[in-house]
Amino acid sequence: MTGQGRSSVDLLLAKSVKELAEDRPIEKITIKEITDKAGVIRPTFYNHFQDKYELLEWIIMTELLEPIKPMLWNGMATQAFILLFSTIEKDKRFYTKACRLEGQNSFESIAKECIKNVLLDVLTDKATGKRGMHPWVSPELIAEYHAQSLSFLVLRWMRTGMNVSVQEMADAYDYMIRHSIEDILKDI
Amino acid sequence: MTGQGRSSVDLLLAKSVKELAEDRPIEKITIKEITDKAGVIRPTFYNHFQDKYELLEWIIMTELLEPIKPMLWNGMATQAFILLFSTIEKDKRFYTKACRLEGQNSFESIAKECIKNVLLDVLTDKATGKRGMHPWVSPELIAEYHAQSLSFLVLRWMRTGMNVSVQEMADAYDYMIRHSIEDILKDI
DNA sequence: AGAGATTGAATATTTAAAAATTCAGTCTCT
DNA sequence: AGAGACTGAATTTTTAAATATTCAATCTCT
Repeated sequence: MTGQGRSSVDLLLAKSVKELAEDRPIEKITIKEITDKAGVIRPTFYNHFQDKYELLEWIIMTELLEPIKPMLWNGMATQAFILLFSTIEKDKRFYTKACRLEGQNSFESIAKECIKNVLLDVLTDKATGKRGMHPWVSPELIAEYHAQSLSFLVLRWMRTGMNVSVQEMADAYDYMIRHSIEDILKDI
Repeated sequence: MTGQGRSSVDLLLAKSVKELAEDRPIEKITIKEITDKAGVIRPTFYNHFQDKYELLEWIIMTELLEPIKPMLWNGMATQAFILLFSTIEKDKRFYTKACRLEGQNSFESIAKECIKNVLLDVLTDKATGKRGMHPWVSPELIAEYHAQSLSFLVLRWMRTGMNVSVQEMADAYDYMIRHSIEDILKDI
């Protein structure tokens, strides 16, 4: 057998769950199936992740968010989101199914949490010492609000089959987060 | 028949559920309790509403949203939201409890749906024939997005005990819906 | 619109089956 | 030899199915 690097198991497990998720709902996928497909036994799974949802979190963090973090930091947010949407589009078959996961550990809540943490990281890192506009507009609120906004648009995109181009998504996102409902009603 | 006082029963039922909700979770309140408190019998409830959740919807629509609809229409969105937040604050005891309702018919999803419908009404009413922007930025998307944003901030306010003033809420809302994460990261 | 009686749909409870998880021990690589 | 990663049997925890119970919804009549 192989005997390669250490994170190769992470990748194998991620690959397995992504392939399995294309066929049936993530709720119904067991750890056993994931490890069987990955060619390891069940307990090995637990050396790497607590449960299915932590694996999902790992995928979102590693494949989608960590690559865009430096871009956000460097003020290239628009390019960051274009890269994010592109990466999702490359895995369209997986994400259009995965987004259906509902309940306590819904795909939406996992994604929202991951986005929030990344934004909070970047914000607090940049804002050491500085204040916030209104007393109630804390970094936490900003991170949660924009995690909410972004995940809303991305999840809507996924749920409707991702039939809109990456550029259109980026334009729509840019438009939505910059216009109040007051602006829009006046523009009409 | 009479054709008269339907709405007085509506108000009685609304008053009952609001009082009951101050003591215990809405999930646990039975129709029987609501009607007992209102001084009518159970079947009467079903002459007015399909279930508890439609009653809640009625409260949100009648007490919170219908009053601000004309203000939105007339381009006074900021004043509309101040009125909305004020009305909620007057019923603080109810809303800080009601917002806990989770699950299929969560308070959040009912509120979101109501807000979406109101915004969609105003938008489509004003925009007959017009529109361009991006192909994907439809009135539905705008209504859903802003229902999402508004309900996020309001629900957060309710869940944290509504310890922030109406004016601060209005300022925070105005700030959030007008600034992209890119703007915020650059401003820091 | 309101009261009583009947029907039907959720809800809770129990039990059985199938996973998930733990843990002591094994293997591999340095 | 020692650290890190993997195995497989035994235990615990979840999940699922079937039954019993409660409550919601409808119908008829006033």
